[in-house]
Amino acid sequence: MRVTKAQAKQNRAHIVATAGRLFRERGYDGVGVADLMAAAGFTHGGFYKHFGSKADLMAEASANGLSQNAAQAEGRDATEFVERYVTREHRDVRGDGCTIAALSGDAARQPEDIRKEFEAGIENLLTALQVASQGDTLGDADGRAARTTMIDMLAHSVGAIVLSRACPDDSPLADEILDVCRKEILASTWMPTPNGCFATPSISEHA
Amino acid sequence: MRVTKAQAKQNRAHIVATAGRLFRERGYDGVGVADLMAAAGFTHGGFYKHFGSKADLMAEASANGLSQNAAQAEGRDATEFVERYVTREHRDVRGDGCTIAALSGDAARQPEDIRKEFEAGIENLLTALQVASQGDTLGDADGRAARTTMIDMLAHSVGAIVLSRACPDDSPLADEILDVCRKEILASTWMPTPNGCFATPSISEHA
DNA sequence: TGTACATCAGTGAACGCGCGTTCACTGATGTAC
DNA sequence: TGTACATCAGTGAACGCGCGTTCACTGATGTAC
Repeated sequence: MRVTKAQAKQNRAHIVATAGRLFRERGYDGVGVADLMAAAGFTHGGFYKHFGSKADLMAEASANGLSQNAAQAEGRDATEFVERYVTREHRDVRGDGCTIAALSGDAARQPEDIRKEFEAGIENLLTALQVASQGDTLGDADGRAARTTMIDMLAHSVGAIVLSRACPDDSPLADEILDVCRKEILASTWMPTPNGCFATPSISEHA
Repeated sequence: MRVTKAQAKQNRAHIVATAGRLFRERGYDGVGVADLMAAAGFTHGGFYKHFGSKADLMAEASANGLSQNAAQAEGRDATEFVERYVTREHRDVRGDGCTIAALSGDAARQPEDIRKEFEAGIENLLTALQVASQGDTLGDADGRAARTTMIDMLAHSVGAIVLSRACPDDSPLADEILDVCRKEILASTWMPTPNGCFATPSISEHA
C-alpha cells in the first residue's frame, strides 16, 4: 500500500485542509482523529505517519486556515473586506469562512502554540488589509492610524459574526446584528477620499 | 444523607453557578460532569437528582450566566459598560466575565435551545443598556436608533474581547486590540450631550 | 407532641462508549548494486 | 537497464482512559397517624 512521495505529501496537505474545515465547523473538541481521517478518505491509523499528535495537527490546521484568511484579504481594501465578511453568506458557511471568527473562542483555551498562530495570523491579516487599503507609501503617522483603523474594524467584524452565529437559525436578531454592524462599520470607520486614500474620522485627532 | 428541601435547592443553585463559571473558563466540552460536581463540593452520582442530562445543565447554566450579564448592565449607561467591558481585567477573568464573550463561539455549535438562550440573553442585555443609557422616554425613532447603537457597540465590544483572548499571554497585540477598540468605541459610537442624552453621529442620518 | 414509615439528596461503584494513540502487518515505492 | 532488498504510507484491530449515565445503597428529612 505504499504511495508515491508526491502523493503522500499531497495526502498530508489534504488532511490538513480537511481538518481545518472540520475544526471551523465543529470546534477542536468536536472533531475526532477518526472522523477527520475518514472525511479525508483514509483510515485513522495512518494519522500518526503524518502528525505527532492531534494537538500538532490543530496548530498546523489553524496556521493554514489563518494564512488563507490573510491571502484572501490581499488586494481587497477594507470596504471590500467588510462587504464580504459581515454577511449572512459568511456566517452560514463556517467551514469555508474565517478561521478567526470560527475558532477564536476555542483558541483562547488552547496552549500557547495555537494562540501564537492566531496572533501571527491576525497580524498578517492586518498587514494585508493595510497594504490593500492604502498602498505602503504612507509615513509612520498615517501608517499607525491605518493600523488602528484595521484593528478596530477587524474586531468589530469578528464580533458581528460571532454574535450572529450564537443565535438560533432564522433568528431575526442574528440578521439584524449583521445588517446593523455592516452598515455601521462601513459608515463610521473610514470614508473614501478623492485621491483614493482613506480618512478615518474617529481617530482624526491623532493624524 | 438526605438534606433539607431548602438546602437541596441551594445546592442545586450552587451547582448551576459553578457550572457557569467552569463552562466560561473551559468551554462546554472542557468540563465533565464529575469535574463540575467535584468543584461544587459533591460527588458525581448526585448530578442526575438535579438535572436530566449534561445538555440540560448547559442550557440552564448559560441562561443563568446571561441573565447575570443583563442584571450587571442595569443602571449602567453605555459608556460605563464599555469602560468596564473592554479591559484587560475582563479579558483575564473568563470565569467571572461575560457569558456572551466566553461562550458565543461554543454556543454557535450547540442545539437550538442553547442558541435561543443566547438570543434572549442578548436581547435582555440590549434592553438594559438602552434603558440605562437614555431612559425609556424616547419615541420610536430614537428608540430604534438607540437599539442600533447598542447592537453595534455590543458586537464591537465582544469582538475586542474574543480577539484579544485568542492571543498568547502577555501578547502586545492582545493589549493593543483592547486599547484601540475601547477608545474607538467610546469615541465613534456616541457622545454625551448637555441634557444627558446621547447623540449617535454615525447613524444621525436615520434620526 | 411522639412514633413509624416513606421519601429522596447524596454516595461511590459500575456500565457502555468513543476518544487519542499504538502496533503488527501489507505491498507498492524507493534505492543499492 | 534489471534485480533484490529496504522503506514507509496506509490498514484495521487493539490499548487504556475518561466521558456521560445508571444503579443499589445510605440515612436524615418529611409525612401520616
